[in-house]
Amino acid sequence: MMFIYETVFAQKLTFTWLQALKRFKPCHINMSNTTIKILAKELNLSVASVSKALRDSHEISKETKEKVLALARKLNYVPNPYASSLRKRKSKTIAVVLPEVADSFFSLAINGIESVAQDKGYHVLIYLTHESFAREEAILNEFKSGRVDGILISVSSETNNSDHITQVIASGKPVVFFDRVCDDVETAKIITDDMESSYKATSHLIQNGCKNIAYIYTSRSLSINNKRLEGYKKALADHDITIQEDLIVLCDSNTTGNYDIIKKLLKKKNRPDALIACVEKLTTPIYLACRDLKLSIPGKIKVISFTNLQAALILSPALTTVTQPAFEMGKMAATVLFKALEKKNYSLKKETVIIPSVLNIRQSAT
Amino acid sequence: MMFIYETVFAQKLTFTWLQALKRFKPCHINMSNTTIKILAKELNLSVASVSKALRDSHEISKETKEKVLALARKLNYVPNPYASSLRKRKSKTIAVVLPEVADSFFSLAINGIESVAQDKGYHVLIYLTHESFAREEAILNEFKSGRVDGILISVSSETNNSDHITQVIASGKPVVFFDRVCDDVETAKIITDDMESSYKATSHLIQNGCKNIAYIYTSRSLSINNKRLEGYKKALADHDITIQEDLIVLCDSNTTGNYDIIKKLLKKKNRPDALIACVEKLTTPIYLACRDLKLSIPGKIKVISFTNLQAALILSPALTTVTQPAFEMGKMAATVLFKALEKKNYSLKKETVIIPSVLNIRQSAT
DNA sequence: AACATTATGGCAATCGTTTGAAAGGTGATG
DNA sequence: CATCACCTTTCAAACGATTGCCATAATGTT
Repeated sequence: MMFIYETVFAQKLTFTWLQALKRFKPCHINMSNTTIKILAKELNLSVASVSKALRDSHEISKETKEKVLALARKLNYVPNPYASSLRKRKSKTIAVVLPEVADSFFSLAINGIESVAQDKGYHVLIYLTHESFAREEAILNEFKSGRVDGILISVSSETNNSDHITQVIASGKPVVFFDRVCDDVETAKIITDDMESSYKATSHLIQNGCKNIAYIYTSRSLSINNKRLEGYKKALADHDITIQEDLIVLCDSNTTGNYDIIKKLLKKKNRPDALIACVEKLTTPIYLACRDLKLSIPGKIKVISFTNLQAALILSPALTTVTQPAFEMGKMAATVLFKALEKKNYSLKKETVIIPSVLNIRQSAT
Repeated sequence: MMFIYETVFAQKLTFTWLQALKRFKPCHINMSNTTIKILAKELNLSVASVSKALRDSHEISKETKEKVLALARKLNYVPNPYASSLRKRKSKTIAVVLPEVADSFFSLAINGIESVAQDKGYHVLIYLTHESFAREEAILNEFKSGRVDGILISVSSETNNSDHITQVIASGKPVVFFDRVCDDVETAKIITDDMESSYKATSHLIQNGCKNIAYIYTSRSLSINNKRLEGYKKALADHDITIQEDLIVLCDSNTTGNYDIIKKLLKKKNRPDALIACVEKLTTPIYLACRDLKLSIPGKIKVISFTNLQAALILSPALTTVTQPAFEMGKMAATVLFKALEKKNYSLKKETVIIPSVLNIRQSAT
């Protein structure tokens, strides 16, 4: 859909110069920020003493601490983070590397991550790969410098080599994967039970009489896709249904062509009687294609989608979903990362957390 | 819906310790990052020369530049950003302050912002206020330190005082508002035509025979809400419909109670024949309440919502939306901010950009 | 040949904060 | 009175990169 906005608004951009209505409030015009040096001079103390006072060191007497604190508050002193990052070799910053935030999964995950980070007094840098491996490499490469203390990452759909990640780990920065992981990298992974939930979803369809179940996905290399596919295949096998490779369909990762691909699938001679969509963004084209082909859901065809869309409830018919614990996964990923950052010799190598997804059975697959 | 996940997964959290399957790849274990100093020693040059070579200064000969570049590449040198930020008093970082990312508007906006920032070689720090004024203040206060070069902000719904923002501006950091602005702060604002689009939406309902149009919103203090409300009122007035204050309903900003509030509204003696939802998250409770009360949309009641949900197309019935140019607004906000960062004495005071929203008329309001 | 100019690279200070070591002061103890 | 312990504060060297100015050599100009 995005391309619609882009073209529409490229033409419609309107610039308006509004009248200045109110006067500008002066309020403490201190372009030159107050530094520790200024505090020191003002108080006839050394910078060292001021610094120690601010960090509540035992070396400084209670009275001077109070004087320092008072002036700092008065002058609204905010320490320069880069000076202290440089000296302490700690940035109090983490990076979150994502393919995109269009998806409601990642939106919720960011909320989870940010809430933990804010608690811990950490800052969050966000980077989007736009599903490009080259960008992911470039972004990760920057992290060797010390800009961040640790990294949370959900890899791009193009990623099938993990050297850029192992290099960052080797440079001493903890990395935690969430959702989209690299199996061959030994570090913490926060995932959901993709195989099992896909198995459950498929089994549910089979129990409701489906035999021609199609599986639609968007990336061959993502391990989560493969696990979901595995669950799908296993469910079919366990119910003695032969796997039809032509019902396993690869879509674009850029929305545009998916409607056509799905439509084509639905016009096959062995038309599927159920669809499992492995990612959220396939939901809309599926519903549209079914509507346009006058295939009633769930009558002619049943649908299950992996999605966190709240609106699943109010679709027509209500969508059966596999809902990932997005917020929790983000929160857990951040929590595990902070454990590694706070304990000295904490190893992430064998830490994997699996948070189960939930199959919400609704009308679309009943 | 979120609370459901929270309680479910709190109990279901499962920890699994996976077997280590593959050996760890060594690949350049250089815990101590290569610095300019190391390059200098290796090449028998001074740090100054190396620095200048890397920045392609005319003071350095072509040959030495090449030698330096070669070694830097070989040792995978990445400059320490904090050292150079400290020295240059530039962080190459911007902050994005948002109420939340649950909303699809903000997700798209982040995409827009990030794409521009990545182009310009800037880094993006993200902060969520969770609609709390106190957090917004605390976050903004930190920016006086030089952590970021500029700020993009969409204020919290609690914000009705803007001192924290003018203070940051006074400290020399450019600020650009987008979507949710503070009218009384003189700086760039990227907004959409809230009044006009609300006017259009309301007029559309009136033209389709509605007379009892309810307006549902979530915050009294947000200027965008007030502009939308104004458009609504103006449309009613222009069509000689008296404004009924009890049809202007304030909802929670935390999803939970909204279903009940809407249900109550729909059970009034003077039941509205149309609803305008001023924010995306009200869509689900509206549809659910209508369904549960057996009020057919658009037969008994018509619905229009301000939303960027792609799924609006496949709701039952398809939802009429006022769609904001989210991606474009994010992009524009970032673009304007970078103009201020790159030109020396560029004033943002009178810069306001209005990008129009689009009324997508669909079944729910026909 | 004397002087001016250009090309190249080094010196040292700087950004603001932190921190180990040293210095100054007090009081107590042998 | 000397010694020790302790409390408080200052000194100075980092952290890594940048940059104005200076030094040297090489080249050009008269």
